[in-house]
Amino acid sequence: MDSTPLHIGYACINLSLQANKITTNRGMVKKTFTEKGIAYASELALKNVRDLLTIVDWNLEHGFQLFRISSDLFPWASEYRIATLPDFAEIRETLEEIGARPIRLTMHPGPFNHLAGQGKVLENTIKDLEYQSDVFDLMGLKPSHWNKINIHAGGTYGDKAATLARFAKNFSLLSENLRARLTVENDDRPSLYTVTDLVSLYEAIGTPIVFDYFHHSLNPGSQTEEEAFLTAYNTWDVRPVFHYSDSRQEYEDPKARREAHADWLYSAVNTYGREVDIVFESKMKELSILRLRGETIEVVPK
DNA sequence: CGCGGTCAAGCTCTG
DNA sequence: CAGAGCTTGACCGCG
Repeated sequence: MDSTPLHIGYACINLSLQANKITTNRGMVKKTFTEKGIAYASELALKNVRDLLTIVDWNLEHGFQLFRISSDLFPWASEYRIATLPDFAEIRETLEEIGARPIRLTMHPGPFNHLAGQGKVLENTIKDLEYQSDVFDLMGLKPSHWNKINIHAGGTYGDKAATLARFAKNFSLLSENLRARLTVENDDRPSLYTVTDLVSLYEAIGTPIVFDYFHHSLNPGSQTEEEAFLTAYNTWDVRPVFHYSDSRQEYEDPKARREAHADWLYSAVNTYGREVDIVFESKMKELSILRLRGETIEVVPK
């Protein structure tokens, strides 16, 4: 196992900086949004975006050239256009600065996105995904799978094939830039989508498959890890980003649900001699990777 | 200022 | 049949 991922990263939260209140997840409940409106949303978004720049720079200083950014940078983003925010000028400036950094940024919008959905569900999905793509546009990033916007296929509605066909049909409703960025990931439960299930989607609309090692182990379908890895690998037109985490049940708590991710990382990643970037989805975030490297870092507020 | 109840969205599974 | 969990806990009112 001599092949090291070229870029490694983690998802959304930097625990070292969060200890000093540097975070990109500021939001508000519905009541507050109703009371304070987009002025407050703008204020929170600007703070989130500024802290994202700090996190990106921390990452570069610590050898992380890949980072999944939060999909909650802009609270209640579905209710306004980013360009209408009072702090838009500063927000855009900061996003441009982030986009110019030598780091690969990705997104993983939430589980409410169902591109195969209908009516309101589909409407909300398109709105959310387009907003995420707008953020990458504002960063000045050329649309490609290098900066993936990754989602799951969603529910099955009792019929996987028909649902994937609807997903493919609705894909044509998306903007060109979003279509160029969208990827899909294999699911962790046997009722949902395996890598081979997603191949038909790739054949129909060219969306690369994000291989999640842990999900595959829980829902392998008919493929071995190597087969699924290579199947997914071959759907990419740039270096793939794959996801890795260890099982909480296996390594930390026998009573944990089988889908639960471990806090830390335990086993080595086999990339089968291929060049891939890896997002580690361990609960202890960057700390679990630093620990693997034999580095430690104090997480205490300054 | 720290604590705990509460929180947009959709689907699936668990208890 | 209500609630947890998902990708990632965080907000906010109360004492």
